[in-house]
Amino acid sequence: MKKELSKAYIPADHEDEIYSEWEKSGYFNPDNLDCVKDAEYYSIVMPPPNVTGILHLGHATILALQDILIRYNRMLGKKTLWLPGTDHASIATTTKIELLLKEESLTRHSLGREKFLKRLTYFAQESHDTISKQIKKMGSSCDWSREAYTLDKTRSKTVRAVFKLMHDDGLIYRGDRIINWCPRCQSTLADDEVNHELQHSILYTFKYSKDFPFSVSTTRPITKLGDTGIAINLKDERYNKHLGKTIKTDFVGIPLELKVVADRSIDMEFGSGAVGVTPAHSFTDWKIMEDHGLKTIKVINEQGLINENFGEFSGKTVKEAEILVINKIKEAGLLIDETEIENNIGICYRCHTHIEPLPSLQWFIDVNKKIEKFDKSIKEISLDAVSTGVLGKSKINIIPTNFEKTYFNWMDNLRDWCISRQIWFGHRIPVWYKNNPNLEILNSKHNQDIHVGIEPPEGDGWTQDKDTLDTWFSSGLWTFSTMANAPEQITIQNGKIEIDNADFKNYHPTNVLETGRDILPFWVTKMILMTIYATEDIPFKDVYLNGLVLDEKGQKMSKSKGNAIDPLNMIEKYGTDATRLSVVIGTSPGNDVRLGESKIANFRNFTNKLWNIARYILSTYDLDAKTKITEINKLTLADKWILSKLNNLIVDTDSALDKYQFSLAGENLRDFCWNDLADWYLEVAKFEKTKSKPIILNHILEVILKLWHPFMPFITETIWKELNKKQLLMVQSWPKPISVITNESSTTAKKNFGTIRSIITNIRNIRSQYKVSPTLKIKATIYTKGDLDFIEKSKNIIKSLKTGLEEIAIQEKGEKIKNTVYFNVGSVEVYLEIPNLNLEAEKKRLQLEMKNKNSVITRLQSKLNNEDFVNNAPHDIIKLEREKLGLWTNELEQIESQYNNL
RNA sequence: GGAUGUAUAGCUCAGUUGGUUAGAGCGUCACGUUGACAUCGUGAAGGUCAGUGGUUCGAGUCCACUUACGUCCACCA
Repeated sequence: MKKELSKAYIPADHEDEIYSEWEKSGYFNPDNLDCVKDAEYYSIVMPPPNVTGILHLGHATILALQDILIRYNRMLGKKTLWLPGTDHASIATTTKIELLLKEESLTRHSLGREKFLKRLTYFAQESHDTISKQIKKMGSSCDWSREAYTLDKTRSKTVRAVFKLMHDDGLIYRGDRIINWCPRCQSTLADDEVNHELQHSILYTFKYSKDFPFSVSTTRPITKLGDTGIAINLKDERYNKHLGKTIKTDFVGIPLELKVVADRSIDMEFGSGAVGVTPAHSFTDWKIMEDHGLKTIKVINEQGLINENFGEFSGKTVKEAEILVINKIKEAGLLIDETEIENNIGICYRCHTHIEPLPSLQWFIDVNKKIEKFDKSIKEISLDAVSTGVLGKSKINIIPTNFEKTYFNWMDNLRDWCISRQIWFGHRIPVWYKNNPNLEILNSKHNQDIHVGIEPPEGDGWTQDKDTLDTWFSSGLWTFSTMANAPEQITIQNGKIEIDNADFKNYHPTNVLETGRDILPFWVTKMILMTIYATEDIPFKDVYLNGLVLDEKGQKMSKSKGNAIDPLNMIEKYGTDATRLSVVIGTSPGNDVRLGESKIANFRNFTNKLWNIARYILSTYDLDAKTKITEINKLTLADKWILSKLNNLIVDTDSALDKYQFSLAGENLRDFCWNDLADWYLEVAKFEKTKSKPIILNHILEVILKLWHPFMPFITETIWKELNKKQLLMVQSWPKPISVITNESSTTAKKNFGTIRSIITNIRNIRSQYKVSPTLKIKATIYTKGDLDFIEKSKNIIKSLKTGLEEIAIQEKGEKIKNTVYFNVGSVEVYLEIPNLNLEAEKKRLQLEMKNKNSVITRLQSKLNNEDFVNNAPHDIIKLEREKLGLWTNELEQIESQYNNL
């Protein structure tokens, strides 16, 4: 039955309906898939978007690429799981809710921990529904029945278990370390939560006391009260005689003991060339302190006030004390120089307060400590995992491979990881204290009983640590924590995390992690580190990193700049399929993409083209789905040509997708559909009406729908329904090349039809070049030495396809025809008789051709005359070049004789 | 300062392990189009592959240096 489809494809009419059909079918859940018994498992765990997030083009890219992999592997017949989830993102979410509270003139402190968390949880739940709806809008075929949340009960248990495991192994320690402290937020900040801002400051150069042998320079004189050393460059002859000495002095009334040390980081040219080392309030100085065994004196406290024991400075704010110190320096006549300089200063990314580097009692993960069971540190294990493979597992591949360098660089420089945050929302640190008189500020190590455990300790008087864990701690466990579906399944056994269920055995390690290249350092490294440690297995076999989506000018998209493209808006306007294609085609791994709305509109045109291909086929042919293509006994040249092209297309798509070459796969598919199928085969079929066309076209249509499905799930499923199929396209088996034509006949078919195509193209070309009126009929004479047969058979096609030929004469090689336009395709020579031909124009055209061919021939000849080439190049290459030369020379001769004949 | 990436047509980018005359999409221009196509078709113009040097019979592809732009990290006493 022939069938009429609507004139254009309107995505909004189909997408929601199709998605709910998929959901109802249950096939997103691999347990419901009808796979063979020993089918392979394939799994991806979705990088969890922030629970309060809104879908942006970065998500859209990540989701589209993963969905392609998932749908492809599902159609290949694998047990395919895509596990979705969301991240609680403690800091981002806290910031959001604080903004909301601000509108009501509330703060988290005025609200109190309990009420604050209650509001936040409610808010997170509401937002969660928004982001998951948006994930569905993208057509993501993930298994919602297994959805996870980084802060739900099961994930929390995993977090506590891993914390305990690491603590027992001595990897987690509590210590005084220098950290970024925001005095306003009253919290530590991770390094990546600190922004740097350029500002003008005054660089003071002065001596600690009159007779002091060095002068030092600083922009923050107040911190000098905590100096415990002087650092110089080893090569600095002015100072190196003092090396190793400890100098006692009195600085504005405060006694200091300063040890002179040499450090590579000191620039002799900057300031006086000597640096007062303040370990407590500078990261570089902290490192110098560690390297040279200096003391630490803390000047500024967590409230931003000067500590006790600093005489008149104590209790003052940093600003007040700063002024006081400067005045004192000036009064005492110690100041040598004041200059204005520009320097970078750390700013809290949330509230813009200057951060204070402070030593503070925090929880850390020791990345260099040797773990007994591995006899290596987690840092070493993580390096091995990507370089050589670890614990007998194959190595993790990062795609593109050059990002492995970034990974190694990052890992090499990994410092102990501060995992505690003074934020309320998140996984509370599973540590309980007893007999602590000062629980508000947990800064005292004295008189504490400590319990570290998955569950709280029994008995009274225990109080849990007030801090929460860095969000990345729980995201680092994501690939395996998501495999559990109840807290009871998670246990510690033989020093590692065990999850007692089938999913963990079947789907972990996952096959690939697909995510944005920007979070390689933060997230990917931590997943590798944590997972190998906790489960003694890798989290994933491959990592595919996609680039960032930039605007048309190459700038980052952001709401504040107003250059952000909202994918939901695009989906509404152009459809999900077009939006997906626009972030997949024209992108390559790790490289950023520039994307404008016009690109999406362009892919909308293609979806419409595909729709019209289907519409045309369905309305013109009474498709035959019952007869197998292998049962056809007579195929025309064009049939063989398109079928062999289709075979290649399947093979190429497979190989591209297996290598994560999404863009290449998409481009090949588009080329086939648009150029080969629509522009050629369907056009030929208009004139070449054979009985087998309904079978062949049905076959081609089914195959391209299957091949396109991972890329454009909605439109392909919609068309599939129009084919009156009972089963969903999403669970059809992936197409394989057909053996209906042998390799030999397919190559000749492709070559011969290619010749026909070339002849037609040339004729059209010449008509347009000489501005031959479309109504004017012209005559062609075709000479060919060898096989006349295929041209004879394709005569009607040549005539019909917009060539405007009246007559075609085909004969074996004869004499030149005067006053004609000549061209050749391989050994086939074609003469066109065009009435009122402009001979001068034709002469010019032939001259140009001769010039082109001549230059190529000259180059080939000089190459073949080169002795080095002849002696050293591989034989087949030389042979190829000789053949080429012969061919070109031959063609040149023919053009020359035609030129003379004019 | 450390690391890393990019440079190919007017624009956005492909270009697999070195090997036919370096490709695609968009844009531009010309011609055509009343029946599958919010158009579509046919074609044209447009490239010292950033520069210099090297390896090789052969380099867009490998190596070194130079230039320009970018990203990440660290940091500016």
